[in-house]
Amino acid sequence: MNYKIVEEKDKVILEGVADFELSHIFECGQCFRWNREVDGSYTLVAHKKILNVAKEKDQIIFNNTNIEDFYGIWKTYFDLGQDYGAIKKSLCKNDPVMERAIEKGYGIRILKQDEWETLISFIISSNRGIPLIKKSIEELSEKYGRLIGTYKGRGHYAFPEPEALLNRTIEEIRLCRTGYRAKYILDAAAIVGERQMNIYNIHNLDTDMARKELLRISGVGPKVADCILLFSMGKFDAFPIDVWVKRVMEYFYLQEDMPLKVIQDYGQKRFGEYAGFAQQYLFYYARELGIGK
DNA sequence: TTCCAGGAACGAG
DNA sequence: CTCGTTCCTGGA
Repeated sequence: MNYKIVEEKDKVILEGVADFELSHIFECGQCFRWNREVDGSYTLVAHKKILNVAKEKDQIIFNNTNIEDFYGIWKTYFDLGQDYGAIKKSLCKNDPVMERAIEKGYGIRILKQDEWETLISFIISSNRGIPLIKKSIEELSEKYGRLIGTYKGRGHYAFPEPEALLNRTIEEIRLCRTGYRAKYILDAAAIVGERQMNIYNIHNLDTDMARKELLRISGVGPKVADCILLFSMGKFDAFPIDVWVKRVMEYFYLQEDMPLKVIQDYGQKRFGEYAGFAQQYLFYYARELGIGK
């Protein structure tokens, strides 16, 4: 919360930011448009901009940007107004499992991503692992997104606008290795692109109403809806349950073979308004431990 | 060659 | 409502 901002040419440096670790932020399953560079920094494309982020000691260095974009985009994107210390303290109360989970993923932050991009990304994510999801999104962007610039010798493309996908065929979309999800992508592009639904207004609804609205879209089920709510709409009480979260919840809090609904109700009740943060720490912890492998 | 991981749709009960 | 099956891709 209390950090110092230093402006330099093409970069913004933050000093003294707590609870911020790049590998935790990008490798906890919330975001797919990043690449880890050989120097350990991360280059990402978000909100039509290319950003490189590095961490050195207690400095976070935003490269290829400026102070206007820091205030206009990245401060919100990285959830820098949120007091993660307070959230952690609340989640750890009477919960040794969460304490250990947070020890592993102490630097996680929930990114505020674009709603449309998050919708399509998580439709693509269903029934697949992270490397494949990244590849499909990258190919969709290269084919149908605008070239926004080059960085470190590589061209980077914005995520395609709904209108850019609107008149494509299922076969074209399938070339981006989306499989049977191609139809869902086109349906979603029609719903959003033709303004049958204003996805940028959904965050004004309460979490349950917003979820109901998202579930109208074909290819969006409970898990994908909760990912969109949490990773693009600031609904921090959403609790997306994928296989990893299912396993870690059953292992530490419940027992094997629990129906999803039971885990959902338990998580919502136990973690309350911070369920989304709990989900992120648990997801990261489950993968670190390799539970169920 | 076969097997497996991973969410939602869909039909049956 | 819950349950079981099917849909794809790529890596082991």
